[in-house]
Amino acid sequence: MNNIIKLDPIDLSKIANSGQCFRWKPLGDGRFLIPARDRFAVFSQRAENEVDILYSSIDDKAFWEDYLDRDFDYEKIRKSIDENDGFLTAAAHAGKGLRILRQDPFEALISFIISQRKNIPAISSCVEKLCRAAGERLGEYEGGEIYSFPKPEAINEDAVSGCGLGYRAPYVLQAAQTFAKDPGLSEMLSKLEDEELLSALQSFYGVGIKVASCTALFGFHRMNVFPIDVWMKRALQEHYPKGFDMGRYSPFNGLIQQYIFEYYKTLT
DNA sequence: CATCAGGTGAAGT
DNA sequence: ACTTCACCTGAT
Repeated sequence: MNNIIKLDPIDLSKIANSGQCFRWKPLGDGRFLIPARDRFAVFSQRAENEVDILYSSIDDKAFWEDYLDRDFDYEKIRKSIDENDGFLTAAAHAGKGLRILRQDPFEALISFIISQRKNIPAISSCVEKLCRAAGERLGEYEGGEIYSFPKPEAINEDAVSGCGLGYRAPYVLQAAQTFAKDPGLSEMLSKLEDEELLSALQSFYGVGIKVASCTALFGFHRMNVFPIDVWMKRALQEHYPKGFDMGRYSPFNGLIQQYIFEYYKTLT
């Protein structure tokens, strides 16, 4: 009983496929291997509002509750959706159990820099290679070794070569060097207002509005930031040709974006 | 084997 | 300000 986390609601498989994280590994039987910061865990889905920690490399349930964003009331947002907006109502229904994880900001930044012009399998493969090249070994599970996401100072040319980053390699190196030089940078960024944070992130070489937005939403948990990629562009054009009203769901536009994004992908 | 993928910065209008 | 283009590599 001690290892059960109740959240209303949570769906591991939807989170795994949501494109906010690239290192969750399905193990079958509804189980997922989940690395986060300096540790990893194996979770399984028990019910629509219950997950079970089957294994945790560090015994710390509170850490995982925080990581899974325990304190945010997702039902409240879903219930506030305009009933006359059939598309969004359907999208939010389909997205039941989706949660915005509390991931490490640096990992999010580097991962989304890598993501540009890549599909999800390619992104996962690059990130995994980077972790193996420069991360710390955290342990093993069912024969597979698990590594942490590298600290900024561990990312150098040597580590990056061989990760298949292509033209993104200098972007990753430069961001890592900036973080390595200034250990308080994440904390400083986390204190900025949304717009300032987006500008600060875009000042990194190779980071434009899309990568900055994803980093703000998924790395800094800025629930009002609304990333627009090619998929979202298509979804908005198709379903909101007159424009999407960002005022209606502020300050939770980012979550609304996730519902639309996920749902639209399943339709195509 | 060819095409394309969850973008960006630089160069061109 | 807006449009076009090259960019590296792996997946399909």
